[in-house]
Amino acid sequence: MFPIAEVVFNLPLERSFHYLIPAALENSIQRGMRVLAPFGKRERIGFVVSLVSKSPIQQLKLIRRVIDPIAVIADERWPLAVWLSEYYCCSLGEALAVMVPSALRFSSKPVLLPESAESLVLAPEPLSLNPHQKQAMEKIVYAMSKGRSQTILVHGVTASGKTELYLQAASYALSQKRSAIILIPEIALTAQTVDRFCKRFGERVMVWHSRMSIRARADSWRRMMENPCVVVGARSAVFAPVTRLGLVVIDEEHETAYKQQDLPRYHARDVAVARAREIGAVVLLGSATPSVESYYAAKKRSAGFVYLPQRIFERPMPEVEIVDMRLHLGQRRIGVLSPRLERLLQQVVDRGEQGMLLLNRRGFARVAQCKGCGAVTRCARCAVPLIFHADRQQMLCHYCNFQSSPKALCEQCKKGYVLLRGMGTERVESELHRLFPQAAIARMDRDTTLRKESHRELYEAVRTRQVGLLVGTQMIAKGLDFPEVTLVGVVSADTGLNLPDFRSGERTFDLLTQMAGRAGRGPSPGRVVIQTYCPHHYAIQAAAKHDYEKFYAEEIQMRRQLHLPPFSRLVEMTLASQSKSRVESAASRLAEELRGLFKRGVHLLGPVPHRIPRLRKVYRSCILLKSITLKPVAPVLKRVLGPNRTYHGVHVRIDVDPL
DNA sequence: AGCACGCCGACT
DNA sequence: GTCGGCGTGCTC
Repeated sequence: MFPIAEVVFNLPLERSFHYLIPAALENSIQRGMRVLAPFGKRERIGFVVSLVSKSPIQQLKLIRRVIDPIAVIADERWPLAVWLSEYYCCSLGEALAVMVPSALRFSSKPVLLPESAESLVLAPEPLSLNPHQKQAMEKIVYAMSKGRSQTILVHGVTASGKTELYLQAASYALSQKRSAIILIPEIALTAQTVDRFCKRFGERVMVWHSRMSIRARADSWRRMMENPCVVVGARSAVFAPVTRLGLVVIDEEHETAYKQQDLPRYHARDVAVARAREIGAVVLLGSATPSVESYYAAKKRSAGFVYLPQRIFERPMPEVEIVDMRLHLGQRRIGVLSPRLERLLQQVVDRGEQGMLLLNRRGFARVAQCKGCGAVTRCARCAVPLIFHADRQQMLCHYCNFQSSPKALCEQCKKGYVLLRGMGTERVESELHRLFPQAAIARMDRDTTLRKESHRELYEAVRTRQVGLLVGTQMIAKGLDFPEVTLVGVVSADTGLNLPDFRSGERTFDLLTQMAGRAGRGPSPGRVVIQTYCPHHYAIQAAAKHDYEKFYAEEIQMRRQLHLPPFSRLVEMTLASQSKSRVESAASRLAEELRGLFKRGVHLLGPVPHRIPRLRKVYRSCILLKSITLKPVAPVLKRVLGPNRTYHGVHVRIDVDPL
C-alpha cells in the first residue's frame, strides 16, 4: 500500500513534499497526475512524482483533490522533465509545469472521441517533387525508416518547397503508425502553412494554439495520447503528449520565437532534439537562413544535411541592388528614400503593381533632442529614449509603455526647441503619402495590429490588392506570400547592425534574406533595393547575392576567433533590484565567487550593466559565462544561488543559451 | 514564489 | 513609544 504521495510544485524549490492520500482517492491517484494540496497558507496545484508507503514527516496534510482523470505526465515523459530541469537550471516542478498547459482541464464526463480517424481522411494528392526535393525526401525517409534518432537540416532557399517535404515526411510518419509534431514560429503569422497541413491530413491533424477553448484543448490532449497524429503548433507544442513520436519538424529553425523568454527559458529546437533522442525520432530543421549553430552542427555530420537550391517552378531569385546612402549624406532633404528607390516605387505605382518597404523600427522619430542643450527626452522608469508616435501624438517608451505628451520647448533648459531625429515606420508611411498621394498605402507594425483581427484584415487588404504599397517592421518580412509584389525596399539595413550583440550580423542577414524573399514569388520577376550606410558589410553583401555560404564563412570565422557559439556555450546571469548599489555589489561579489569556483575552460565576463541598465525602475547587471561545455556549470550555479536563485538577496535570472 | 517573522530608522 | 522597511527562512 502506498498511502502517501510525493508532490512537487511549480516553484523554485528543489524539494518535494509528502501528502496523505484520502481513502476515496487511493485507487485513482497515480504518478504524473496533478493534485490540489494545502501548501503554507494556501492551496496549490502540484505534480505527483511518486507514491510511497512512509514518510519521515510527522504531521502530513491531506491531498484535497485530483485535477486530472489521467496522468498528464505519462511514464515516458519523465526523462524529458529531468533533462529540462538540469539543462535550464530550474526545479523539476517548473519543468513539469511547462510541459502541461495550465489551461488544461478535463471535463468530468468522458468525451466521446472519434473512433479510429483513419477512415475519415480524404487527403489531396501530394504535389510532385522536383529532383532536389526528391533527393531530400529519400534521405528523410531513409532516416525515418531506421527508427533511430537523427537531426537533418533542410536548407532551402525561400520558396523552394520545404513545406511539401514536411507534409510528405509527416505522411510517412503516419504510415509507420507514428506521430509528427510540426513547430512553426508564430501560429498567427503562418496561417498558410497551417492550412496546408489541415487540408492534407484532415481529421488527423491537430492545431495546438493558445486561443483554444478548454474543451478543445482537453479533447486534443486525449486524442494525441491515443492515436498517431500530426500536431501543428508554436513553441510549446514541442511538449505535445503524442503517442509514438516519429518526427519533429522545426520550420524556420533560426527564429528567435522558439526561445521561451520566461522560466524555464528553453529553446524548442534543443528540446525537440533532446526529446527525439530519447525516443528515436527524426528532427527536421528547416530554414533558408539556418542558425550558425545548426549549420555548423549539420556540416560536422554530413549525413544530416539536405539542400534545396532552387525555387519551385524554377522562378529566379530576385535581383538585389545596394544603395550606398553615404553618397546622399551631404544632400538636403534625403531622409527616407534615395532617388533610386523613389524612382522604382514610382514605377510600381504607375504600373499598378505592389511594393513592400521594410524598416525595423516603429514610431515616427527615434529621438527627441533639444537643439539648445542637447538633452534627449528619456523614459522616467527606463534608461532609454522615448519614441515619438505621430498617430497618437505621444512620446512612448518601447519597453514599459510609459507615455508623455511631446513638448516643443526643452524641459531641461527651457530655452531650446526640441528636434525630432531618426525615423520609424510612421515616418516612412507619411513620406510615401507625400510622394505618391494617389497610391493606396498601408502600414503593418505592432501599433497597427493591436486589435486581434487587424493582422488578418491588413493581410487580406494586401492580398486582394486594395493596398499597393505596404510599409512595415520585421513582421512583414516573414512568411507573407503575395505573388504580385515586384519591388521590395529596405529603408535602412543598418538598424540591427550596430547593436552590441554578437548575433547582429546573423540577424541582419536573416532579415534581409527573408525580406528579399517576398519579391518575385509570382510570375513577374522581383527586384530588391537595400539602402545602407555600410554597403560592404558581409551580412549585407551576402544577402544581396543570396549567398548563405559566403555569410556563413565570414560569420563562423568571427565566432571561432572570439570563442562564441558554436565554439562555446553561454549562460547569462542577470541580477535585478530596485537598489542600484545592491545590484552592483551583489554582481561583483557573485562574479568574484564564481571566478574562484570555476577552473580553466570557463570564462566569466562582467559584471557589466545590462543593455538597458534600468527597466521599470529596476536596475540590472549582467554576468556572462562562457564555457566549452555546460556540464559542470549548472550544478555550481544551483549550489551558489540556491533553488530560489538569489545572491545576497538580489534576484538572479539564469538564461542558458541566451539569444 | 508567497508569506510570516524579526530587527533598525522616521513619525502621530 | 509605534509604523514599516526588506533580509531571512519555511512551506509536507
